Amino acid sequence: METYDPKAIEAKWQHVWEDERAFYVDNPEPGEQPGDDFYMLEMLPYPSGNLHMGHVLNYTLGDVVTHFKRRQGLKVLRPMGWDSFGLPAENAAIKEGGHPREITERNIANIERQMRRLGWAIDWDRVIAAHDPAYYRWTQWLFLKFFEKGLVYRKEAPVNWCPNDQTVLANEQVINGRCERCGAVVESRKMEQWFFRITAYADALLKDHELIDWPERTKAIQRNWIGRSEGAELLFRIDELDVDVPVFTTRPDTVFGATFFVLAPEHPLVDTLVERSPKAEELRKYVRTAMAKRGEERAAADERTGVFTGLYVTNPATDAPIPVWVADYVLMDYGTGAIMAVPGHDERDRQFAERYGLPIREVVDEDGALVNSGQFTGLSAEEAKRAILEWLGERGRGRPAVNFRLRDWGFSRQRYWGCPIPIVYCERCGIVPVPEDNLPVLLPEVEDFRPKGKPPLASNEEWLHAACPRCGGPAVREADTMDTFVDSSWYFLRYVDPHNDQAPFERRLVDFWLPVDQYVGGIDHATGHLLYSRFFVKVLDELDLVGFREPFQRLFHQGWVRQGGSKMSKSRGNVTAPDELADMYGADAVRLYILFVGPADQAMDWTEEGVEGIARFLRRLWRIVGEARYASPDPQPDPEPSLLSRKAHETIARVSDDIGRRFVFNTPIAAVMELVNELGRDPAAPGARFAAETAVSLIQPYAPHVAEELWSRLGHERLWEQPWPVADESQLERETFELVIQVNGKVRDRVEASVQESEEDLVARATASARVQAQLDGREVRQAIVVPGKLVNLVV
RNA sequence: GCCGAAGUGGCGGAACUGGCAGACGCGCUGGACUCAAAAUCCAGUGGAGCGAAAGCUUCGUGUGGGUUCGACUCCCACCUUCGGCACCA
Repeated sequence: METYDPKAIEAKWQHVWEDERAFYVDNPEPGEQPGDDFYMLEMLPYPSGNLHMGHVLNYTLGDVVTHFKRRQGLKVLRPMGWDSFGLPAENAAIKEGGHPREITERNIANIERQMRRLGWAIDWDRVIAAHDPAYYRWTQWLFLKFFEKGLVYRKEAPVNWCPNDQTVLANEQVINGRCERCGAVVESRKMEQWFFRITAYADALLKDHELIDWPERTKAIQRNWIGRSEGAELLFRIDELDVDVPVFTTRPDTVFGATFFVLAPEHPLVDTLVERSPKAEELRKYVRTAMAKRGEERAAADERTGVFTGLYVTNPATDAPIPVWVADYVLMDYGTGAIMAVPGHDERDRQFAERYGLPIREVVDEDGALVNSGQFTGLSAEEAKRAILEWLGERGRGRPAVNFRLRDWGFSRQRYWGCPIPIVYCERCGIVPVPEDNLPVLLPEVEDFRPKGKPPLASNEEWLHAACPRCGGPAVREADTMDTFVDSSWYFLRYVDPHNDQAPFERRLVDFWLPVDQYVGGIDHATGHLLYSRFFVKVLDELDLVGFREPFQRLFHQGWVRQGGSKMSKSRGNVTAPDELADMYGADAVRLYILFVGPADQAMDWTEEGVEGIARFLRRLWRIVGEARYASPDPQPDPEPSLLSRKAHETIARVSDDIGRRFVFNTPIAAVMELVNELGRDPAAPGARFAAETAVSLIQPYAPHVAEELWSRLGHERLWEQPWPVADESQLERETFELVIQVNGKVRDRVEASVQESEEDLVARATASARVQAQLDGREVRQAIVVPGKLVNLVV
């Protein structure tokens, strides 16, 4: 038998699969009912030019599931696409020259070649790319639908501004508060930005967690991010101005302890207060300084600062006047931008009160009972929350309220390489959406896409000026582009109908394939992509474009792959590209190893010794399966149960359960190794051929090339279409088992016992054991615990 | 501070519903093959102690308690590491 040559075998079968379109899947015929379909999806890659090990883990895992489900008879959709808009290509173009489109398309070609080298079962007819006008046309179309529904709006919001480069920076371009490129201190500047009204779905996003099978930690991260808190909105009156100022609090029980009142510097009332204040100059200065700071700077300040306005509000519980301060520890974008300060029971308020000599009043004692709280004194804090709120409600001074930490999603990017926003600004009509018929608004081919004080598209005069679709008058286009997370918030819907030029997708096809049955991707997207996509689907559901509320039924996060074992770092500068590794060890070895090294959802280390071990296993498999074939040329499996056939059936059961139910991918490889080890002890033993075929069949989802080659050498065809093997229950049953004998819970002996034996027999055998007798040492057995088929525990 | 996850040999890990701790692999040790090396194959490999040997004893899953005939697994407290949120009122 010739030696195992992974490179040749892998090229051979990749051609066969492509020629036979083995892993392309047809859309359902009209009327075809869902049920035997499976949508396997991994997060689409940003085409950076090279695959890294994280991709290899992600897509190999998806590949194993794809093969497994296909061979279980399901119709599996497993597409691939490119998240191809975004900063890196644009930055590379600025740095190295060239155009982001050229760079992106070159990268896509390269990464696709690397993907093909690893032999993943992908339907390449369904490829989509975010930067393709045929795709972003529908991103724009969806934007218009959201706009019509009032779920997209424009408001002034702070951006990161580099005063030196005269440009807006993305968050990831701000390093420790400084511009990544020039090092200048980044400022907060207000600009008009587009927002998705995701906060309108805050409750739905929380509640619908119960509909989906996601890791608890991911749901927890989203819960944290959404940050729902229940409390009350209370009204504090400023008589002089004849206004009621609402505050949000989670502690209405402490309202009797509110001894002062604080407004955020951005609070709309502050301007009026400044005019009235005897300390107008000081206030104005304070507000200006506070507003120039970025959020992190304000949070990082050592000392709480603020200025007294000279005005008073009325505490609705005590009716006492309390002073109004402006302080930057109160944030405008949480709650109402105003707080009742309770220094007795809030650490921040206490620090502030101590610094400025404000009164501190205790209203809840150590036992959690109210004190100094009028008729509520004596109640527990919990009781008081309800009672005080009810009382204030009757007086028109309060009501229950819920607050969220979640903010609306600002998606304007002052960048070139993104999806244009289909909006024009008309001198007469204002903000006008581009009509659907005029989509796509094409991203123009500009020469200079450097941001310089205004978004790059704003410099393209020819493109910028357009006729107003409504009145025909002069108008300018929106020059910001969309955040790339908009592109990826609906891509999973486009895969079902990627060439449709009449609609983003056909509802019938979405109904058939969606929701995604299994989604795989990094947990780093928990508060981004995974939240945005859920929001999008909820809106699309309400628009009747889809008929479900959650896009991803089951979710799995692959762990981080660290690469830097000692050998590797010395000899090859720490990182070897996956396609190089495939050339060195074979794609099958790389695929197997990345799943063998540990549980797929935990961090793992790639080591060269490890992949060498797997390559060794594959050579062993090759040799032993070859030996078994020569020893047992008859392709019919041996009819009689044997040690090997039992082991094979056990392995089928373990692997199927691990992949199918437990969703673990390392232990099935160990199980197949055990089978191969057993076979290797005597490749001519009865059942050897069946064991060999089983090992090959079970390893196919992981190592499809070598499995296919061995399968054909075993005289069969098209392993990728073979039904997944099913364990024969009768061969899993045992007539005898190893009875574990414990004395006081410690193992003292093991004897062969029959499954027929009664509990009394087993106890008798246990007691009869010489080793047990030595342990008993004449003591009396008080109790015997029998676990049938497993053990006897004698208690003395 | 709040929320979440995880701590098992020299290393990666296995042990799923409480029932033989360390599967499988790496590494290491010894042997075979070889002029030699690589590759390959065979055997051994948690610690300590006893034994000439077969083998036996004992300790052992972050720490301390608890529940149980029996705990890596369940409960309580704590320690450490990692991740998320964080002037969030």
